[in-house]
Amino acid sequence: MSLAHVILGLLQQQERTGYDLKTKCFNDCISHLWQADQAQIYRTLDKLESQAWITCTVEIQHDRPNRKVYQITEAGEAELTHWLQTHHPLPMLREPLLVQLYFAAQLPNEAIVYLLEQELEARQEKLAQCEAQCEAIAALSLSNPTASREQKLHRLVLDLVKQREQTHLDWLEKAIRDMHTLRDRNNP
Amino acid sequence: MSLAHVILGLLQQQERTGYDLKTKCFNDCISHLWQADQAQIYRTLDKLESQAWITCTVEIQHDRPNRKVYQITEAGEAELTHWLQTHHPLPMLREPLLVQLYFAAQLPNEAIVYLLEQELEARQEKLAQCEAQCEAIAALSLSNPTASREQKLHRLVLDLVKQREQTHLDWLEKAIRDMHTLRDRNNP
DNA sequence: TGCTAATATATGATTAATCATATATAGGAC
DNA sequence: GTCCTATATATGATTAATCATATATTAGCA
Repeated sequence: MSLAHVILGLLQQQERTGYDLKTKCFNDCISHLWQADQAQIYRTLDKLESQAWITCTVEIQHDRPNRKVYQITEAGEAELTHWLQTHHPLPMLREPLLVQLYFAAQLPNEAIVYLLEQELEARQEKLAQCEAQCEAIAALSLSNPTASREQKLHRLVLDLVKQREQTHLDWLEKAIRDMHTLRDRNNP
Repeated sequence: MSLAHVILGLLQQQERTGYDLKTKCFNDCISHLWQADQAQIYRTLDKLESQAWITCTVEIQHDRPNRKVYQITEAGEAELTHWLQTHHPLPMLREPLLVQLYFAAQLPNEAIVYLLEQELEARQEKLAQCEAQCEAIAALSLSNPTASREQKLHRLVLDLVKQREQTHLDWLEKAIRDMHTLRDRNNP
């Protein structure tokens, strides 16, 4: 149940509402590490509250719908600290593209190249997003030297995200080049 | 529903039983691309059969429990060919370690290094498995030059899997080194 | 006036994946 | 004789994630 712990981490930074989490966090800072659906966020908040790891204060607003502001509890902080120090099994990657390629021998080269190019485009877009994120963090680092420990860790994390994308892109480009030298299905 | 398509791909290679899929494929060749639980395999086979993408022949065995041997149908082959040519959205990676690091500022360096080292160990083991797999495919390539198109694609896929692991390992080693130069939480 | 966008939460339905367990047969080890 | 392993399939339960929709308010625009 890692989403619960992501939310605990975010609530330890500061109190937030479900809406904040969705719009300010999961669409933003943490989005490269963990994506979460709005429905899942609200349901996870309910579960965290029922476990007493967070509490809720309703903030009445007159110009807008009321907000349910969540705060982490001591029990929640203890749980988070424990989780942060626990090793978790490596997650399984399931990439449709790799499966497609694995079974692609029956397709003509042209179709394979097309597939690789579409993937390349999607990955390039993702890397661009990721780099924008990185620069935002780098800018923060410079303007606020006191919080450097946290920011260094954030940069470390984003470094991997970026490198991972770059590895993928390099591989895709090489794969596309390789396809030109691969004898086609119909040309023995 | 990609598992269904992985199974279609495997059944196009040759007819198989659910048990074959689990023990010969998902524990072996395809395991670095897609993992599947035994229960999910059998249920997916039922679903594929009800969609008429595969058919089933019961093979009576006297020394062992009977086997249900599945074959791909023409409709199944058409579906597979279509799926193989369709671009799918990039899968979301959710790596607990990255989340942990993102929120790790409150932990002492020692705890962070321990976390990284445990991850390193797990990744090293995975890379070793992966390299064994690669060598097996390379050996096949040499002994059977006629099937080279398929084998070249398989190598291409395994190349990425290996490079991805290597990127991860390099990053982990660098991260551990970096931790020694990071001012600790309790040492301002 | 009606439409859209932003703010804010909630719930039903479904899919995908995992875990646990049940059943049945045969062969080999001790 | 009993236990374990390999072969083989099936099902119940649960979790995690996604999709679709519902509801309610205010502000701004055409």
